[in-house]
Amino acid sequence: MSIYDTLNERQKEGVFTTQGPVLLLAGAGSGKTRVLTHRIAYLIDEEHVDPYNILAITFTNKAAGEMRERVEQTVGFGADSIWVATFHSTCVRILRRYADRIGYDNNFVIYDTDDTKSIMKKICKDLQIDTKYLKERTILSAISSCKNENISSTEYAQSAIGDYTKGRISKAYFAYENELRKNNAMDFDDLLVNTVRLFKECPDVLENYQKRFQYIHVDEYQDTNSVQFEMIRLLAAAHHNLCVVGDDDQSIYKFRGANIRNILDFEKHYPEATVIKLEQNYRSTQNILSAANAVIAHNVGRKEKSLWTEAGNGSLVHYRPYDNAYQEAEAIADEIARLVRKDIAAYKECAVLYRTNAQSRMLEERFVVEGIPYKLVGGVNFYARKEIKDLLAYLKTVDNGRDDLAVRRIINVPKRGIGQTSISKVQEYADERGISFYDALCMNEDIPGLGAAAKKIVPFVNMIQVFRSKLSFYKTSDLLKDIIASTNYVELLKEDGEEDAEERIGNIDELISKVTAFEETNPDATLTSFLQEVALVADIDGVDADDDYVLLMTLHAAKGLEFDHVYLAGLEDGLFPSYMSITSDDNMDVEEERRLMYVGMTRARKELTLTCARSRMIRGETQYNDVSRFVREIPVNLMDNRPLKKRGYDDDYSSGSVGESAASFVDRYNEMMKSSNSVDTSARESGYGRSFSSDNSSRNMDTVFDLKKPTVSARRGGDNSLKSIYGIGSGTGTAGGGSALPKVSVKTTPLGKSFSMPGVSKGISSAISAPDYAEGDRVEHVKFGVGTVLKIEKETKDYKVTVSFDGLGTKIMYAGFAKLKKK
DNA sequence: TAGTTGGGTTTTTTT
DNA sequence: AACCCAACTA
Repeated sequence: MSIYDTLNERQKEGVFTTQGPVLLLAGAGSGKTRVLTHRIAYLIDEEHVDPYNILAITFTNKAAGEMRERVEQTVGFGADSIWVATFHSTCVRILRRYADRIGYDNNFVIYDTDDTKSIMKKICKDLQIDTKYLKERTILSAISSCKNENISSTEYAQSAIGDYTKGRISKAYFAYENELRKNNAMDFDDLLVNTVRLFKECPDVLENYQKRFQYIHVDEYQDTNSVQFEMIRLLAAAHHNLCVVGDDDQSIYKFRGANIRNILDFEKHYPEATVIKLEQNYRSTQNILSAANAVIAHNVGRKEKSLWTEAGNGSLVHYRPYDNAYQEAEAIADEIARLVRKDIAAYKECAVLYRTNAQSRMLEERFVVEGIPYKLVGGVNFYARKEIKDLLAYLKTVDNGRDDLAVRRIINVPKRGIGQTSISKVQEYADERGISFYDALCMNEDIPGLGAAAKKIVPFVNMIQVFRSKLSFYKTSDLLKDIIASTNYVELLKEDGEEDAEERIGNIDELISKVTAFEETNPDATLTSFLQEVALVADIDGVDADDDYVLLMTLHAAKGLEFDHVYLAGLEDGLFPSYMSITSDDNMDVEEERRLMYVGMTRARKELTLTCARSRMIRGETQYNDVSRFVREIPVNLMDNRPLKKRGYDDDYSSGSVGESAASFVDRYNEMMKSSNSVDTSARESGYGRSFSSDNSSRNMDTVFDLKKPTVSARRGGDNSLKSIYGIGSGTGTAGGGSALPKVSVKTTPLGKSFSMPGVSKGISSAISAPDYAEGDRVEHVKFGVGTVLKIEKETKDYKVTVSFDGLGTKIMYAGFAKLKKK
């Protein structure tokens, strides 16, 4: 009996096909990690491949660690000489050795998103780019796209001729590259680009690695970008022993440059490739799989596959609509508390997944209130927090004064009375002489116009020098503690009396622990190696499977994980799929969101619960959204509760259903208020609650008007007292008076209606108005272009407009929805 | 120079 | 709502 007997036939094929290119199309939960680890074990144990000749690239450090651990369990020894790492850390390792061959110093620094943003901010200032018109982020993402497609600043400049905006971006691109060069720095994209460049410019280096990496494995291949593709192509060119594993249905990183064509066209790139499909799922129940299959089937151009399982049908997918985000959070928290109380599940078997990080707040609040242990994955990356970045900047400055960004960050932290004016003078001086900011600081006496500020710089420079002199006998943890003590960092934090001081101090303690832990696992740890390690950690990397808490994270962060009980929260059109994807001209954008939905659903082993909220506060405004189209794509027989009716405004809403359209809600609400003599809250509460209550939703939807349950965010905010929420006693009048009647304001979006509640948000206006165009007018549509209005018909909820679009034919649409512009 | 305040902005996801 | 920035004040 060998370890390979437990594999199914397809999996075995993946393990035993060791020669040549292999594409392993591995559906969610089909045991791809098992195949990879067994394959590596097979190579070592049966084919006697030297572990040193094996490369395995994963997506996160966590995945790399797990892979290593599992390989170690499977093969007796030698596992530690296998190269298991992420793309980025692989590149760092290579560049640390050879960066000098392409004009960098081998101890280059890595700039994170924050760093690049402040660089860009400075560049925009220098180039007098109006950041109102062209945002730093826009420029940076343009540059990032270029790098991901291997377009140099010079090449970009060519394509920018005659285009003003592109011209500005091009200028910024040059300046940005210059600045990074000057600081001996690389951004995340550079790590990949420069590795490819190194391989192309230095054939001896490439050959070296080609010889070393005889067997290459790439996990999550669907999320590789063009540069990564190129890097792998180069490495595998000599022997073609390339095994890529992925699932085109789980490609969710387009925004980061991932190119789904890499996996879809693998057989074109490698015509001799063996393609193996893993479709048997070992994770979820059949109902969950069928639901997920049904959703993903709405995408076009995918590699046809359908997951199946030998496990039973299991429970139906639970669909739970709520009236607002507060109730949604409360219900999820309650349910998890119940599961644990009844011993049905442990906390760590539950996870709540959502589209945007902002959604975590309300969930967190409820979890705190109910005393449920939870762990938030993501949000602000630990290493991106201010206090951590400050301390790391000190470490970097001590390590290597060439990182101007780090030095500038801490020159006045804590306050030393060195202001913007002095900093600019020092910078000017440094720029003139082509020296680093830190070196300029050291020459403070020679800098013209500094005056009294020079005296303030001296203690800072001295402190850094003292730290450096201690390096010979200090461990990094000693240095860190010394920095904290010498700068009085913690005391000053406390004195500031900021609300989150305690949390920040906790983070500092955690940083000390992390340094100490690093020193324990790496006996030859240095300050430099610690800083390198830290630059590439992802949030998910910190999750430890042994601790018992509920995990809260974005759908993106959940990829590769699985839980018995999964809650997908915020399933509303406009939130998920996102507004941006819905309004995009490119259908592929919604498809990417659908893949994200598929990823989320297939995280669940036993129970999958889909929740949505009818109203939700987004960026300070209460929005009302329809149920996500993805929920509607699930066959109703697979759910224990169905979203009512179809989306749109011609619904039969008389049932007062949860699935009622937003427009009908507005009408009915205003109708109700008209017939009501007073705006007394109980009347509102009952009116709303009753008309909306639905027999099949587990909770009533009355919170907007429920005095006992104000929304959490409302409680936190500035003037969101209960009084102002309900408009009581604030001068607007509490009784009678038609003019004081609250009305619901409607904002028409391409999505449908989003409207705000008086008191909850601002805005008072009337419901839907007639379109500003008439029959025969020429109008323009965002997507369909220009056309002629053939007919306008008034309907109960909206105006139905028939338009003949030039070259596209006739379309019937609703005025509120279509947002037609008169030409 | 430092702290405060008011105004404007916010693409959703991240190595 | 939360964040960032410019302008203003001490």
